[in-house]
Amino acid sequence: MKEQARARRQEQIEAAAYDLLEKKGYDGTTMAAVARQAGASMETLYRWYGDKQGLFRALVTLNTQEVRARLDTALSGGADPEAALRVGGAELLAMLTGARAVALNRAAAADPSGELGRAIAEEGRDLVLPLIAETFAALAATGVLGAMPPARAAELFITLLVADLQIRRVVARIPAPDPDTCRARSEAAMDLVLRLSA
Amino acid sequence: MKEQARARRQEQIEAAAYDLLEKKGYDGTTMAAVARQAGASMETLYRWYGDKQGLFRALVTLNTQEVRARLDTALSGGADPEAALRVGGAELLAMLTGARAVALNRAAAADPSGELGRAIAEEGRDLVLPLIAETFAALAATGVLGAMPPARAAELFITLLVADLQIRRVVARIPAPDPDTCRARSEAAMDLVLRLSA
DNA sequence: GAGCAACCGTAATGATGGTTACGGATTTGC
DNA sequence: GCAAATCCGTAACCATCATTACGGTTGCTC
Repeated sequence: MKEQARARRQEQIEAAAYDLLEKKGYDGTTMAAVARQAGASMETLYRWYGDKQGLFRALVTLNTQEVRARLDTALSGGADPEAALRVGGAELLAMLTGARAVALNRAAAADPSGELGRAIAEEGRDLVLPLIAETFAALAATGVLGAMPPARAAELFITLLVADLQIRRVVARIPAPDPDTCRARSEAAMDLVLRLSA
Repeated sequence: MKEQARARRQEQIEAAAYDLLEKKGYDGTTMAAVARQAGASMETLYRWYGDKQGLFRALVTLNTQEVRARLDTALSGGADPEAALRVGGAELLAMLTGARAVALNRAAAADPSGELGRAIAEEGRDLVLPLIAETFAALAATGVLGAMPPARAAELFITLLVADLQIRRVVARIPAPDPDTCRARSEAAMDLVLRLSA
């Protein structure tokens, strides 16, 4: 099978898995349903992903890669670190509270092995926070942060930006914040960090 | 059956359910295992709780009641609202990140009906936040909050206190913060709220 | 074009678990 | 004390599902 053709097939399988995961949850998503919806066979699923957890482990990796790539793009987008953080923050919040991230978090919460959750943490927040901190370090070089260490500023920014929205999305099922809300939260978080730096 | 005897039996059943829930997750916790561990019969479980979800629904109600009662006690504990919030915040954080709350959040994340999550939200945060806001209103009467509305102060306090610890406990499996950490977070959250009010 | 690998559609295997049922023992209420 | 209700321990029922297997089809490589 050609590489591109295989990639396309995998996207179809992964889209079917996400669709079912969002609708039925982790335990309610069967390999048979994924195969049927993707027009793939069980044998292909098991050959490509190893087992059920392997399939969802792959989804985690893809999702966290995408989050990091989009955040990196947003943070690299301009010469002004503060503006980049405001844009990147909004982008990050939208991704963290999006349907796919929420579904994956629910899968991880339901996974008794803890493996999905470990992957989300190691490939997600653990790699995202340093990106934010680096951009705060660039901002610090302008003197705007005063005595506040960039790492502290980054933590504060994330706290104010995200707060407890993720758990409320995953458990309480609140709707995802709309783009205006994401922008407003990012602006407010940055404003508060700057005020606390003064 | 005497009321007290029944209450004692229910506590045994509920303790068994928590133990298994914390170890095996929601889907991994079977009614048969709960019955066996509690020394109860399946018929009793179904008679008393209706079905599996009913059992865990009852755990949610008991847990959120306890959280609210303990918080209420902590907030009512002194004449000084600021001191009460500092103590109450630490207490609240310890409860929200405790093993039982985390296990229930995982159960809710795994529950495809969404009912457990709804109950956690309605009986938890939705009732806790107003308690915090009332105490901030008492604090506002002293003039310390300046122009910041008490409801806004309460939201900020919870944001700074809890941040994303819950999702990280539920998904990433970070350890629960120890009592000193809970106190320190509560103190820092209050300090930051007061700084932002000035 | 031939041979082999991969994939599809389907069935089978073996295990699991929510829920109900039941005989016997225990408890409760009058 | 007795009848009824409740509870225990266990089995049964029925459905579900992860995973493997298999005959036939399709795709790839030489």
